[in-house]
This record gives sequence, structure tokens and C-alpha cells, in this order.
Amino acid sequence: MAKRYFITTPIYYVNSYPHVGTTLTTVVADVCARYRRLRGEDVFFLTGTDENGLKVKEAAEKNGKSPRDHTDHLAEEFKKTFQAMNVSFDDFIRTTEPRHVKATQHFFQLLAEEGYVYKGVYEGWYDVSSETFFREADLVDGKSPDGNEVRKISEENWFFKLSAFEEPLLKHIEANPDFLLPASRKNEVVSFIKQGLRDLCITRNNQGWGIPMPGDDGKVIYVWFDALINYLAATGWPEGDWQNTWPADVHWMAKEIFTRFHATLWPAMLMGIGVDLPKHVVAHGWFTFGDMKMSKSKGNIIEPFELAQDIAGKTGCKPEIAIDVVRYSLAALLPYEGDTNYTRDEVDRLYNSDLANDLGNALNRTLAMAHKFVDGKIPAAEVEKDAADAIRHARAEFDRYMETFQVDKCTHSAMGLVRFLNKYIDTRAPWALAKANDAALPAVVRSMLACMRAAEGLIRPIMPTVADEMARQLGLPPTKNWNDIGSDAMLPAGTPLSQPEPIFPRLDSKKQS
RNA sequence: CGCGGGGUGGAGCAGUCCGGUAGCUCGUCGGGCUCAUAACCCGGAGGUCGCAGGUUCAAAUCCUGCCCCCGCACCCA
Repeated sequence: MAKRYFITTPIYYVNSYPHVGTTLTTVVADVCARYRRLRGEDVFFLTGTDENGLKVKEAAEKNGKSPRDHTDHLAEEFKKTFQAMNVSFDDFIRTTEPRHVKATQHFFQLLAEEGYVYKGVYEGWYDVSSETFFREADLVDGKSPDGNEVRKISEENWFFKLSAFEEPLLKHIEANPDFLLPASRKNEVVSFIKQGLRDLCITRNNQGWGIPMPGDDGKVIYVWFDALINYLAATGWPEGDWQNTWPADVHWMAKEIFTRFHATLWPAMLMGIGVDLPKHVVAHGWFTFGDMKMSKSKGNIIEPFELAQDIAGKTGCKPEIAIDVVRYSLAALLPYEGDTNYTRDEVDRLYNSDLANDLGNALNRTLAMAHKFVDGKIPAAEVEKDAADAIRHARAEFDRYMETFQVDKCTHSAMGLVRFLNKYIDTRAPWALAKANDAALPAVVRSMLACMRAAEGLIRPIMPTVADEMARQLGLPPTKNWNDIGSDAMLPAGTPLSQPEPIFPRLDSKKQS
């Protein structure tokens, strides 16, 4: 049995509701998952929630709820949002589930057996609000580097020997150039490791919420240490056929949890118990909002589902299409390297120019001409070379960008084919051919249909509902296999075409004001 | 010497690693077409590539110095 293609998002911390940033990571991972499925791979796409940690307990108490009720509620909210965004996750793991608790405790024990966990007395300063320990030298004016109150503690705790993995990590990173992506972030990690890794205190005093440390109920495992293990826990490790799923092919996340956690701590932990490292760890940048990082306290949260509803209301497109519009905006604007400003104006702009003017209109005019010039049926003819080349090129480019998970560029490749089509139509001018009774007409119309058919396949990982609608209007079944894109067999001659129906009604700028 | 990101035509960005006609989307102006969702296609205008030095036949791209902007309590992809 072929190994499954395993793709993950981070697990999301449950003290706030999902927002555009959360959805960005999840949708981008979903695009990759859908792409891999089209390529015929057995995909296992995991997401979930991070529910341990003192702050969750505090948030629950603030709401007058038990931690259990609180986390149940929020986990459900995340799940609902992802489902609403048509995210095709195969599993949703919660770190309070028995399977995760079991795996975490087992992981801890294995590490201990390997000699990478040791007991020590921690003496120093503890920042309660961030659950982080600091050395005397780290303090600034008697407070944590972040300005939080700290208190001096002397506590017996367990430590992970992270410092032992500096060399192995650097070696692995060097030997596997695509392990950490994009390259610019890899460089940050390398210099971070070269500065020296300190052993990490991985237990906390048990305050009644968290995963108890094996053999010592007075301690719980540090929330970050347990959180990472979710990826392995979801495979069923250490039992059953977990090796059919592990190692992960790609961990997706945003940049703030890349360097310290996914690119160093997690690989070191895996090395410690002798389990293979993930194939790729990819971190994208942030969305900014008018140069302001989105945050709950600043009140500039964009809720993705509400955004979709608003788009549907404003443009008149169907609500399920509006979901795809949001998905498209996330994929197209993905800050792969730096940060990107994500604004409503930008989303509207993409809607009008890319989706309504280019994609929607191209389908519309193609179908209209097919009805007018070739009896509304797919003509039997040979696709012209230019068009065939454009299709091949778009798909090859899409594939190439996907190798390094540049979903934004993939989106542009797909749209590039649509732009080609609009030019092609103008150049070949089917209406003129019709007037002149030119024998090339069927081939030109078929070429146009071939471009739309290929676009339907290319756009499918990003906008599955739109792709279905395109296929319906083309009178054809949805593209099921990536390798069929561009194949002549996908366009059986004689197939009756449906009447064109605008998928993206144009957003009229006059109506907005 | 805190860390990191960035400064490219009106807006948003790519190009910088591996120097060699400054590219894309939007906007704007003009033209074309009439199949289409006032859409589509072509062309023009518009840029001292933050500043100052340096290396070079040649620098947005390499080197040096400087200026400016943004993020860095909590939250958080």
C-alpha cells in the first residue's frame, strides 16, 4: 500500500474564535490537499485545536465555564468555520482527546528512556501570563522581556535536552534543502540554531488542566511540548499502521511558530525518539490590515464566513460561490515570503478583475459563441497549437510552483490560462471566421472550450464549487484526475453545452457608494 | 550596539541569491473589436528602483555608511 500524503495545519489555540488568518493557513493547506487528491494520492489532511495550557483554563473561568465546556464550544466553532469554508479535512484532532494524551505521555517516556529528559531544579523567574521561564539576564527592569510581571521560583521540573540537537538539526537542514520553506525563513532558522539552543523546561505545576506527566501527577506537560505531538498522535502512533501516514509530507503554518517550534523543537523531539522528520515545513507570512496586524484587542478581526456572506449580498453571486471567492482571495494573496495587506478593497478588486471580468466572462463568451457558431455542441476538430501549448504551460507551471507550495503563484498560473484565452479569442475572432465561412471555426471554438475545460481543472483545488459550476455549464462531468487536464478525451465531440449563466455578477462600483 | 520585515511609475507587488534593455495586476489616457458580465484586446503616458559613497565596461541587483517606515504586553495563522 502506498504511503498516504499527510498534510497538516497547526492546531489552533482555543481562546478566541477563528478569523481570516486562521482560515488562510487552513484554506491554503486545503488547496494542497485537493490538488494531491486530484493527482490520485491518498491524502490525509489533519487540522484541530490546541486545548491545554493555563490560559485556556483562565479563559474558561472568565466565561464562567468549565474548561471542558469552553473547549468543546470553541473546537466546534473552528470545525464549523472550516466546514463552511469547504475545507476538506480528514481528521480534526483535539489535544484533550485520549489518543493525544496517550501519545504525548508515551512520547515523553520514550524521550526519557533515551536520556533526553532530565530532572532539574529550576531556579529563576517565571512569567505567569506567558508560562515562560526566564534567566536573570533576560529580565528587563525586573520584568519579562515582554514587560510582564515575573516571580522568582525554585521548582523541580523536567527538561528536554534540546541543546544536544544543534549539530544534527543543522546537518539535516543542509542535507535537505527543501525541508524548511521558503528559503529565506530557513536562513533565519539556521542562524537561530547557531546562536545556540538551550534546554527546554517541559513541565509545569499541575493546576488542574493539562496533560499529567507520566509518573508525577503534580506536573503537567508544557503546552507547546504536547501540542506538536498532535501530528504524530493523529497517525495512530505508536500503534497500528501509523507508518503508512507518517512522516508528514508538509506542515503548514504562519511564521511566528516556525523558527522556535516547528523548525527546531519538533524536529529535535522526533530525532530524540528516532522517528523520521516531516518532509517539508512551510511557513507563510501574515496578513496585515492597513498596516495593522490583526488582533482581537485591536478589534480588526475579519470573520471569513461573514465576509463571504457580505460578498454574496453585495454582488448577487450565490453564497456557495462567495465561499470560493474568499478561498480565491486567500490563495491569490497568500503572503508566501513577506506579509500582505488584506483588505476588503483588494478582495473586491480580485472579484471584479480576476473572477468576473476574466474567468466568468471568458466562460460566458466561449459558451455564447459555441451556441451561436457551432450549434451548442462541442465540435470535433483539433485544438490549435497555441491553445494546446498554453494549456500545457499553465499546468506545468502550476505543478512546478506546487512543489515548493507557492499556492499564490499556482493561482496566477491558472488565471494565466484564462488571460491567454481572452487574448486568443480576440486574435482568432471567431465572429469574423463565421462571417467568412472559414473552415477553421470549429477548431477555434474547440480550442476555446479546451482552455475553459483545462481552467476548470486547474482552478478546482482553489474553488471547487466554481469548478463544478463551470463543468456543469460545459455539459461535462467534473475533472476527477489532474493528469486528464489538457487531454482531448475530456472534451467529447458532440456533447451539448448548457446555456451560459454568469457565475460572478459584476460588482458595480456605483452601487457600492 | 535588542530582534525581525520593508522602502521599485498614482495604488498593490515581482525582480535583488547567479550584476547586463525595470516587469506584473489595478487605475489613467487613446485606439480596436462586437462573441461576452459597460466586459475583452492593443497601444501611450507615468519610475532619480529610500539617500550617499565604492567596486565594475555595466548595479534595483555586489560592498560600506546613513535615513525613514512597520511589527515585537496580551491575543494571534
